[in-house]
Amino acid sequence: MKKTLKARIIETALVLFEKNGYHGVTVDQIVLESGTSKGGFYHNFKSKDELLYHIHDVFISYVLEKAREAYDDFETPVTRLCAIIQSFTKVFDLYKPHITVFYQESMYLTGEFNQRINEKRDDYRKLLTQVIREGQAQGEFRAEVPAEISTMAIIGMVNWTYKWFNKDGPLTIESIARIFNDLLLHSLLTEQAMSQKDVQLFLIKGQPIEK
Amino acid sequence: MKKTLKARIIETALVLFEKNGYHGVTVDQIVLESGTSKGGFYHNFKSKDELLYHIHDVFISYVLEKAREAYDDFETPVTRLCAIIQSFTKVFDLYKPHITVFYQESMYLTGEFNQRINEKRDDYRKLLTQVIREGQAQGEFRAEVPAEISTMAIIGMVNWTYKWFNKDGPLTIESIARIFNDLLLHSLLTEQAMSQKDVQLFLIKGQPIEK
DNA sequence: CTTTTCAAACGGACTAGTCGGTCTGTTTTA
DNA sequence: TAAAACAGACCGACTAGTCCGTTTGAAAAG
Repeated sequence: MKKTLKARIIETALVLFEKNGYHGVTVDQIVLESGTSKGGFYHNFKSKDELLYHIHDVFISYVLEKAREAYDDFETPVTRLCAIIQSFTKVFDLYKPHITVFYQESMYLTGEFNQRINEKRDDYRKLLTQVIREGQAQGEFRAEVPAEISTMAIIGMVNWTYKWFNKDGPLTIESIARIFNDLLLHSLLTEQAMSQKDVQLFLIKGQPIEK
Repeated sequence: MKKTLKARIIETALVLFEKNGYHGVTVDQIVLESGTSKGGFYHNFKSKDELLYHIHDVFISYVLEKAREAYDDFETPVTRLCAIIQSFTKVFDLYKPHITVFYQESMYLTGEFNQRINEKRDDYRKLLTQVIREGQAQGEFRAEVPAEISTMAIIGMVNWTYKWFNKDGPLTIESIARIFNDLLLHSLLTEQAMSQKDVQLFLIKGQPIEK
């Protein structure tokens, strides 16, 4: 199937937005670089805003779905957490420009668009908090740390990756995901949970990071 | 001493930028809300860019200085790390609008301005990496975790606070700083270092978070 | 102490350029 | 052959920055 103009516009806009920011890119630039015209653009999007919304939605819908899958595919809090972190981190290979736009430009989403994105963002956060709460209730996660703060600490650590991750850098995204899991398990788990066998699989010790 | 117009402009701009983004605020708005005029504005700043630079510089210079003080005031990697985290986190009470602008709008800094800010940002990152490296060399920090990734994980976790911290929320910034330190020490330290007495002071266990 | 002076600080109308969006005409496709 | 897809000239609104006039305040002169 041939690549549609709409897809081409989104791709071009993504690269430009990532580099120059939403307000640093004009519709004329997008039109020029994707080899179309104002007519072509406004036939596919009713405004520049809608294009921004579309980019947001593709990304947040994808990661939210992946997180729910991870939750459903596993049964213990530890494995669920690790699966969610892994699925999220891996998205950087695929959607880094989306993510950059998502965290840099979301404030410029207006009205309806803004609302819809915020709902999904909240759903994601709540799911993560739930996993941590369940882990605390079962005694796997340390109870002295507030679940909401842990949640935001995790989200912060992982999300920040968009500021520095480089595909051609020394580490693959899979290695980074493993390191994140290792750090998180050490910080969140109780001592007895740390010594369990199925947890060991997620730690670095003994299986050093190669690339 | 009476508050200068320049200070009033910066204060007003900060609040507006935080809420609406750099491009969501016009010079006319800033001028109106700070009770001055175009003449007054352009007498104090040679461009809107320079105002943005100024906001960036005030913040990054302050935290960089605080981090260096923290490094000099302490002697072991653990205490240095905790002091740096604490000093940074506490800045949110004072400079939250600056920080928001710093991480949302830095891409719109141009040329010379951009370069000067980036240098200080790098200095900060390097200082943190150095502390971790020294900790690893002395056996306090786990060596199997790459120091650069730990650095970015810490920066991410702490910086992300600007997205969710609320002065009127359930936790003070000091409590959040303590939680961050607890999480980080658990994730970075070796088992034997964790059991040392001076480390215990930074942990939550036994001294529950109150507010 | 009063007056003069002059530069810095500030007010505000105006402008030149930019950019999102429209409109009409043409081509492609089913 | 009609409707969908696209081209591109055009427009109106908006905004960073300018320009010139006015005020202020402090130092110098009388």
